Amino acid sequence: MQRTNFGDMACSIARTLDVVGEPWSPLVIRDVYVGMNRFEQIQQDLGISRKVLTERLNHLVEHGVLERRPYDNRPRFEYHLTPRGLELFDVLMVMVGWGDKWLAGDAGPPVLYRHHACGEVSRVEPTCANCGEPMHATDIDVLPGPGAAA
Amino acid sequence: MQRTNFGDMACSIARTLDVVGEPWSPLVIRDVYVGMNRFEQIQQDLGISRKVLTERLNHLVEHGVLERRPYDNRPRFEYHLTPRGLELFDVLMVMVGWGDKWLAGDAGPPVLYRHHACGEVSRVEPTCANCGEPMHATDIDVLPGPGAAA
DNA sequence: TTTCGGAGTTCCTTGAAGAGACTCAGGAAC
DNA sequence: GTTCCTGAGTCTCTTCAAGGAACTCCGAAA
Repeated sequence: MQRTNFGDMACSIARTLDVVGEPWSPLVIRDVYVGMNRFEQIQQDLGISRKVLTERLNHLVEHGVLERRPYDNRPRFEYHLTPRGLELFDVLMVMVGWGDKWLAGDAGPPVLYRHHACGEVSRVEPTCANCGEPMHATDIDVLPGPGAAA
Repeated sequence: MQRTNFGDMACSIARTLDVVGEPWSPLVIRDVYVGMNRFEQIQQDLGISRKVLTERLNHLVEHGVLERRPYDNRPRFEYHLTPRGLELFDVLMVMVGWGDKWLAGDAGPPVLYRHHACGEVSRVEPTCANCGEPMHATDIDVLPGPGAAA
């Protein structure tokens, strides 16, 4: 974990990084998304230190990204994405698009997304919520918002 | 920096994290995007250690996200986003959408995006590149792709 | 010839990540 | 009833990255 507290910055990127910017956190979310809901599963899949996994899971639960559900009379728990966590996975889907395009190499993408609405394997295109046209980094101006720092 | 090498995993999230997953990297990209192109500017804006900033800038240049341009006869350099880096900012734009929604609080979003095409302040909606309908985490199935691990 | 300012580099301290052993609770086996 | 097993953590120790601050280097201006 970085020592600097990103959560206090007047920047939604920094604040989001405060929640999922620590090493392993996005991969934990990925694992939970694809159905690896238990401590042992995630630990073995990622090869992450048990101590760090405990810290990450607690942090993500505290920030409302994951929820902890008992699944047995014994003290056993599963982790599941909350609505907030599922929306965070949208960020990871765009990240996958970038990685697929620039880092996949000759082998091609490791995973594919099939879109329910059209049934086709596809990828995410960022569009404008207002007009529906593509909305990339080169298509916008950045303005100060109401929550801007003094 | 995490000791574990994410770049070797068969996962576009992990590979992307290998490029921009280290602490500060996304904020460096944000600063460069909004026109803070010089070492001193970024260092003062973020309050980042000079040593770490040097490491991050070198890493991002190595991975083709930033390019280094001389701007004087003296050994002075500016950093600019490459096309690859600009596409990476798309990921940050989606991240901003999540942070604005879940972490901005009463003050509202710190920055706003005005879309060139429609002229309105807006936000990113992830859609399917094939059919144009919304494409969120709940709208897809995940399938193994050609580059999946053995 | 000295001064200045941008862009790093070096060094030391602190603290997070990695690895692996240990604990704890409840159920199953004997 | 005692022992074993298993999932889910905790503890401890070592190593290496982040923070902070001083130092260097280089060309230009005074």
